[in-house]
Amino acid sequence: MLSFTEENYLKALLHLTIETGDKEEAGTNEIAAHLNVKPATANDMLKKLKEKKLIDYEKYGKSSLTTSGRKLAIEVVRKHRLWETFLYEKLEFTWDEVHEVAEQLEHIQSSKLVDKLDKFLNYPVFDPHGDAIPTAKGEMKVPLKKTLNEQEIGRSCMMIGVKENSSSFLQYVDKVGLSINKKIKVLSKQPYDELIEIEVNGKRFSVSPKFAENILIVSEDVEPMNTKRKN
Amino acid sequence: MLSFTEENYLKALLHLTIETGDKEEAGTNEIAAHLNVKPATANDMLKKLKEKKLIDYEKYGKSSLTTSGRKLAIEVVRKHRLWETFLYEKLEFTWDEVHEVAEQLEHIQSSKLVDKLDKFLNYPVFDPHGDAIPTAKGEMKVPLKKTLNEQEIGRSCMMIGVKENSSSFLQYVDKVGLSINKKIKVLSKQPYDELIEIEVNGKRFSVSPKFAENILIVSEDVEPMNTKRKN
DNA sequence: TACAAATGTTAGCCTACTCTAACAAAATAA
DNA sequence: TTATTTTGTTAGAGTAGGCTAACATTTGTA
Repeated sequence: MLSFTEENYLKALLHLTIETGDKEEAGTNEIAAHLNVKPATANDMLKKLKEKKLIDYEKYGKSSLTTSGRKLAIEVVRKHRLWETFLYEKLEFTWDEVHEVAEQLEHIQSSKLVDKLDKFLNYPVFDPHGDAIPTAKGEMKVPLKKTLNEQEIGRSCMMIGVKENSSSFLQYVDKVGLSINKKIKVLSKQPYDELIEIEVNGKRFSVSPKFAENILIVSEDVEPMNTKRKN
Repeated sequence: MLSFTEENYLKALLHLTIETGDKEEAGTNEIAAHLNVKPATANDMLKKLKEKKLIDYEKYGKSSLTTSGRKLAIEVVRKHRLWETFLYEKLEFTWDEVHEVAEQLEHIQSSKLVDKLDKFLNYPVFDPHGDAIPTAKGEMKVPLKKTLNEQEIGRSCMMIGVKENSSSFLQYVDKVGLSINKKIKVLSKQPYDELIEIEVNGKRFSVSPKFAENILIVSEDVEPMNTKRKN
């Protein structure tokens, strides 16, 4: 059983490498900065995690997750993003409020809880920030995130989040029947005023470029994250 | 901001005094036993909590919650019971599984979360064990818990829990339209076979004494817990 | 290539929470 | 009312996680 702190180090390493950094390993200072602790502190923990075979680390070298370390880190990320989705979809938190609370909730230990929550939320694929939620098996899609105005004409996509939080915008989103994980088809763009015609739930709407810029979407062409690593 | 440990000590003191113990104060050994720590450990923490003015404690004396300590303890209990209700009602945990997970969830810090959760659950009054959930203001009803077969004829009550978990029983409960926080009226009892006629959702059913024994109810005559204390 | 800057490590110390062992006070029973 | 048991306290030590200050190694550049 890992402590909250240990889980946070694994998660940091995941974020700094495969997930956002797109590289294999991270340095001690980098990890320390990400967790808001001093390098000396991180150094101690890295030695401890190496001892537990959760990371690969050599003195004066960079650190990377082992297979078992990565598995645990992905589980924490899964919990984090499921909780964010819960807070957003069920408890009406705004997307900028969910992270802080999910930072706490992600450490609750109960595999039954995670699976039940996943089911309750109807197995969501993206969280309110548009980040992919790993499955129970630890698989995680890397979405090609873009905004609705960047989507090509004639293609379908899925709404995964918003970039604005004003109530007027949110009410508009609601009015056209849009919400997270909803499918959108881009039908056409008016050359004259750049209005975008979309189809949601079988209904057609015209939206402005300003509106479309604030809708985060993902195209269907996604690839599994795990294939990016070898070991 | 209190640590998990400090919160647990306050909660223990609440349980051992006003709530279940129905007395004003608890001894060091008693508190230590309740928290599965050694008396020496509890002693240190009691001194620390006294320092923070959360408990009244004198060397070789008993301990009790101050007004502010009690307020914090009740807040923790509120969170615990709301989470239990969530797990039971929304995630389909059984009533004997909820406690362990709620022990972790009760320490999540976010007043917004608690209030939103309360609203999401439609302001429940009792948790799946039939224990009262304190309100946001810290008020807590002390119910007169009994089983359905103990309820007088002609009177109404509210289901607050069950005493059995077999699927056949639970399916039966479901079939008559019963669930937690549902109102039940006891219409009559057959002298011959002791069958109890009840009304739920405007529909009438006859249930056996065996069934009724396993339904926890609360009569309407409840009194606020806080009136039990002076300071 | 040599040296300065950046990066990483070690040693020593701190706080929170836990323990055991020894001791002190209070409560109870003879 | 004294002796014994129960209850509570203190001292000293350990683990986890954090810090600063000093030192070591690598990296990058003049």
